[in-house]
Amino acid sequence: MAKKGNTHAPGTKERLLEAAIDVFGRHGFDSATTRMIAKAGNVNIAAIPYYFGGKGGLYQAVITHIAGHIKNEAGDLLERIGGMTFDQEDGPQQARELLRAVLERFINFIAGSEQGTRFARILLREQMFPSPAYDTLFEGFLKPVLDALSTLIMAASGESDPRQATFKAMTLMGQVVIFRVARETIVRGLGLEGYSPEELKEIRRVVVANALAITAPPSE
Amino acid sequence: MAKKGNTHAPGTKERLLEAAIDVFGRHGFDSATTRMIAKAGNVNIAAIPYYFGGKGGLYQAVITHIAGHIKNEAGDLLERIGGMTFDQEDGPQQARELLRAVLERFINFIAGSEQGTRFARILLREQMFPSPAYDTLFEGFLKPVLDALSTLIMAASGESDPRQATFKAMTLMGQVVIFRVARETIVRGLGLEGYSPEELKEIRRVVVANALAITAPPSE
DNA sequence: GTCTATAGTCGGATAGAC
DNA sequence: GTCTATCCGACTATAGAC
Repeated sequence: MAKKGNTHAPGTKERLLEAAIDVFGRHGFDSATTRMIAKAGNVNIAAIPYYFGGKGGLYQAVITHIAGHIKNEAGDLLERIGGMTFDQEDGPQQARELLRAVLERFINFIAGSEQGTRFARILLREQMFPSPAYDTLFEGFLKPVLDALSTLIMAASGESDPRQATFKAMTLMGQVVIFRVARETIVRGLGLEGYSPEELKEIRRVVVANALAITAPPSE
Repeated sequence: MAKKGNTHAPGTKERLLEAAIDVFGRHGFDSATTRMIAKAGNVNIAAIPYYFGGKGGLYQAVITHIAGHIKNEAGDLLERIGGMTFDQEDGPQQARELLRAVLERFINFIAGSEQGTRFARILLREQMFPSPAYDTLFEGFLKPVLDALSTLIMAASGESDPRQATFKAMTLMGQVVIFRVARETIVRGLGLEGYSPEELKEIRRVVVANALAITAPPSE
């Protein structure tokens, strides 16, 4: 590595992108102003049209960045799941183990990491109010994740209808996502200060236990 | 009923409120403009400062309206749950039945009604990005709903830790809410046109089945 | 109560110096 | 590449006619 490693000081373009992830996530595309973003990234406003062609181009760059990053992080696991057949005797058990792994990773990312929190704000906005950039996210990883979860659910529970499996997969996603969406309500309802490592552990435990209960094979 | 019933033609103030629910929900407080709202409600812009003191007052009125409406719809059920002890032999069974009722109502409202959809957009924004108006929602019904669900879960499953019950309650909320938040992803993933009555029925079935699996009492 | 006109502020983008 | 200055459009709110 002659060039710098992961922690190189970000140049103007990188600082803009980082700032944009934060500001677009907090305010949404329309309310976010190029002035806010420029200030947050400590760059001149004119750098936005210069590097990204304008506010819209910067947003698209943010989406591409997020999709690329997540594919990078989770792509291997998703491909592994897609390539499995679960046709051995311990297939259901394998599927349940993978389900646990996926859910725990997902919870840690979305509720337990700063970067996941920032990404989630953008992703949730695109879920609720899709922009033209939504396609990038759907094809890039929303669809793959949904398919992988459905596969695991079918393998674990014996459910054979892919449509039912997809609905079940969504309920699993929902159980994770709610801890990001309704963070304020949870925190306030329980009198917390935020999610401590202990609370994160409890969340993982509850969600995984639920997932196992939900995918219990029909008693034969 | 000397006065008009439920379907009276709305006056300027009512039309503004209805339009505001829609526009604030779709765009958020900052991005929503008084011009949009006035146009959507077919009233003059100046009516907003006149009737509500300004954009902020109109938003607060929207929040109060939503909180009042939901309390009106669900208050009786919540109070009934709060007043029950579930100490008879069939307490767990009672709790499970109520859980089913609450979840089905909630799903129909949030995923199956136009009004619920409009309300949900505002509510979800307040969940993710609480404004000063969030307090009204939290005290008005978020806390009561969370408490009621926790009560039902404890009664149904034998869980005795209120904190665990609250986490479980959130996972139930999440399973419902995801069908609103990620509607686009679900619809696109399954190649649907939207939620038909049949799909709504499937959603209710899956979520209720999950809830029963999750609250199954420990095998004694 | 409802309207028009307008004041005053802030938005994104650009031109052009350096 | 980075800056300042500026254009022009859109915003909320108000004043005042009717």
